[in-house]
Amino acid sequence: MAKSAPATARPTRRRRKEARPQELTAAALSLFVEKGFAATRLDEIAARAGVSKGTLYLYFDSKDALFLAVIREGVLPVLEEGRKLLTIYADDPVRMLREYLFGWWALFGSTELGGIPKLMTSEAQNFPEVADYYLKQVIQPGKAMMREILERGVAKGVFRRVNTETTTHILMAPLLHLALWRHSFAVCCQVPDMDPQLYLESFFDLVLKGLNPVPGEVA
Amino acid sequence: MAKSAPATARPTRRRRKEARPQELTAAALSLFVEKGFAATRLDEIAARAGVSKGTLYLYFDSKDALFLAVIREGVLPVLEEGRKLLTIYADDPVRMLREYLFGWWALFGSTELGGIPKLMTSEAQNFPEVADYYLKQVIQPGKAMMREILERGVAKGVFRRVNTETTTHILMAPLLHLALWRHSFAVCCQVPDMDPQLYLESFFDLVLKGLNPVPGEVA
DNA sequence: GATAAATTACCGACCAGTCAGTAATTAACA
DNA sequence: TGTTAATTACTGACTGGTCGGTAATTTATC
Repeated sequence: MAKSAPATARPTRRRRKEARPQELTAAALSLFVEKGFAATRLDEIAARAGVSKGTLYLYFDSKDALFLAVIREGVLPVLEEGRKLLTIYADDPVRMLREYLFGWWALFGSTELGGIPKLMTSEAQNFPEVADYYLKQVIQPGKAMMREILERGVAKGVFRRVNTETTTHILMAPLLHLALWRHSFAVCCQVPDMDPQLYLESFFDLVLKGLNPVPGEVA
Repeated sequence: MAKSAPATARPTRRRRKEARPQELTAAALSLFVEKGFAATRLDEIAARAGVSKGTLYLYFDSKDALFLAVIREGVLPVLEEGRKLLTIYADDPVRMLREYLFGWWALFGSTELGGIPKLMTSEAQNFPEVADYYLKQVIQPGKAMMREILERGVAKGVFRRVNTETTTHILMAPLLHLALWRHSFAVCCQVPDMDPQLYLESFFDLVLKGLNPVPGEVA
């Protein structure tokens, strides 16, 4: 029985019921993002999580259920974090907008979770119920927060009046684009270089000037 | 020669060697965009093109080869069109930028080809050589054109000085976002409504003001 | 030893790719 | 202009491998 087992490492199989689901969804997320849902094998996911395929079925009923769990788990903590943000700089819409955009990148886009937009975009049509969940729990609240920020800015006279419905989308687009880019072309082709901080600063700079209601004044 | 309309459904099989590849790549594009590459069955593609799977293999060596052909065919005509655009308003960067952004949407984003960004983003990591082709043939030329426009605008004093490297990306993001949106959430969830023209106008408006070098003057 | 956690061996559906055969078209000959 | 032979576009049943899912078994822990 003392096959392999090189003294140092303990490859003995451990029973850790509590940690498994987390580890499995984390492994699944990274593989789904990397290869897509359909092209990802359950054996791979299990292997990356350090268990066998059978174990996976102790915690999830099916591949589809695993997908749902991946999205749910990946999104819930960010939702919490997001809600807090809105209250902090309530009297400074410019600062609020900056915190929102940079915070999105720092807490979501740049992390492991930054692959979710790619995954969700790719699979929305194949999983309409998950897409619906994501839309209602993530996108719409996010848009509502952005709209709130814009309206406060307009009310305080620091932003000019814009179409909030379209502008909320437009302001999220460059962030999403950065996240998508990092999980597609940036990985496979050696793209010159794309510094996120520089990108975000350029973007925020453009937006602030674009929203400036008093053209003589610089934000 | 008396072919055309098969009165009351003549399911007689026709031989149309010349039209097949086109029809097959068109069917493949729509299905790849809809369901993803891995989840699309060759039988489905063949059926949508009105032929059998065997016929597909008369024109394409493999599923992978079909994918390459889909991207290649989908992109080539737009490349042509794109090159022309640059020369027309050479002395009016604002107009040039407007034509570029609105033209992209009219000639590419809003058409059948508008699904390619979603497809290419999803599959870039699975098809690095196709991604490389797309990057070099489409993205980089597109960025170069955008940079050219920005630099001319700066030179003429109608745009303020910006970081062109990041700004080219930033200015394409809302267009790409719109195209991705239309092929993901817009299809499966009944999203309120998102008028492309309104979206584009809002976006262009924001950008123009954001690039304005003379804050007193309105573009 | 009892129980739960994890693994391994296995199944059956599915699907990319093949190929022997069929139907449409053209050429050959009258 | 028929009739037939040769060619070629096209078909669909088949297959070998793959993979989601399950059942039997082994291993850990108390």
